[in-house]
Amino acid sequence: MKLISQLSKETGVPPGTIRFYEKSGLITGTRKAGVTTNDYRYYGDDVIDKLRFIQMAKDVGFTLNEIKEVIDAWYRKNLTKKAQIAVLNRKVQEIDEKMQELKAMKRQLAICIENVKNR
Amino acid sequence: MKLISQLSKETGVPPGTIRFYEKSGLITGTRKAGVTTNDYRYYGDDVIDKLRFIQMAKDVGFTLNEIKEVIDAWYRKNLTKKAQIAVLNRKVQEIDEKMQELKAMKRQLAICIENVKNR
DNA sequence: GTAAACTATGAAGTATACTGTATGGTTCAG
DNA sequence: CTGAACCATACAGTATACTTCATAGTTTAC
Repeated sequence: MKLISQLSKETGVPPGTIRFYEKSGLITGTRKAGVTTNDYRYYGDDVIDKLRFIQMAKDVGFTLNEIKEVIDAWYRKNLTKKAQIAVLNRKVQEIDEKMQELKAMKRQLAICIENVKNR
Repeated sequence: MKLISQLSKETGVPPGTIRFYEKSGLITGTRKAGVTTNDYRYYGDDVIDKLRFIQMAKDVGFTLNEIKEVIDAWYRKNLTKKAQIAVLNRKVQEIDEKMQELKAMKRQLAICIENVKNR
């Protein structure tokens, strides 16, 4: 279990952003049981996984709300098994759509590069 | 050559957004030669291509600035041949990176779906 | 035991990408 | 020739995703 600065170092996500994600309900830190002198949060390895997932998802154009849906389904936030699978399958489909768009863009750029070369 | 509402219908991009893109330098409409009574812009098929490209690029997480770089290289905005190809190749590389991220996300979700099923 | 480093909260500020509103001129159908 | 539909600009407002303060308490190294 790590404190926020350690988590930040290991993931490259700034502390302010980590706090913002926590306030947004994407990740959760726990207070150490019995400690009453401070409000320090401790983060486990699951949070590292989540942050890495968030980074990737953001980079391919998912919003934090969309990412939250996945994380909630992943960590079964009061959803039926059926509903969880439905959410996750829908995201896989969206990923496939984005993959198609990337392929289309790549084709266009390849043509464009050829055009520039043969000028 | 189409007016803005026609272009909007054919692409699904709202007129306000088209104007915003034009002001941002992503697309260009032309005034009809000789017409002095109005400021109506006319758009050719290249603008339709650009708008479709913008839509795809936005959906996979490119910013308008990043998209503008591609469009400027595409339509040779005072860049040398070498510089154009450099920009376009870099974008292809970024596309490949995003593809890798999509694959990684898909793998994770597949594992996640299996976990939910076997509960 | 104190200064530096770390933690927290709350609120304000910033960048991006629109979206809406106000205003006013233009075109076109009947 | 007039009213509805369309075009333009300028500027204000909104949503998302942070980022930066200001403030204050806590921990740790010396």
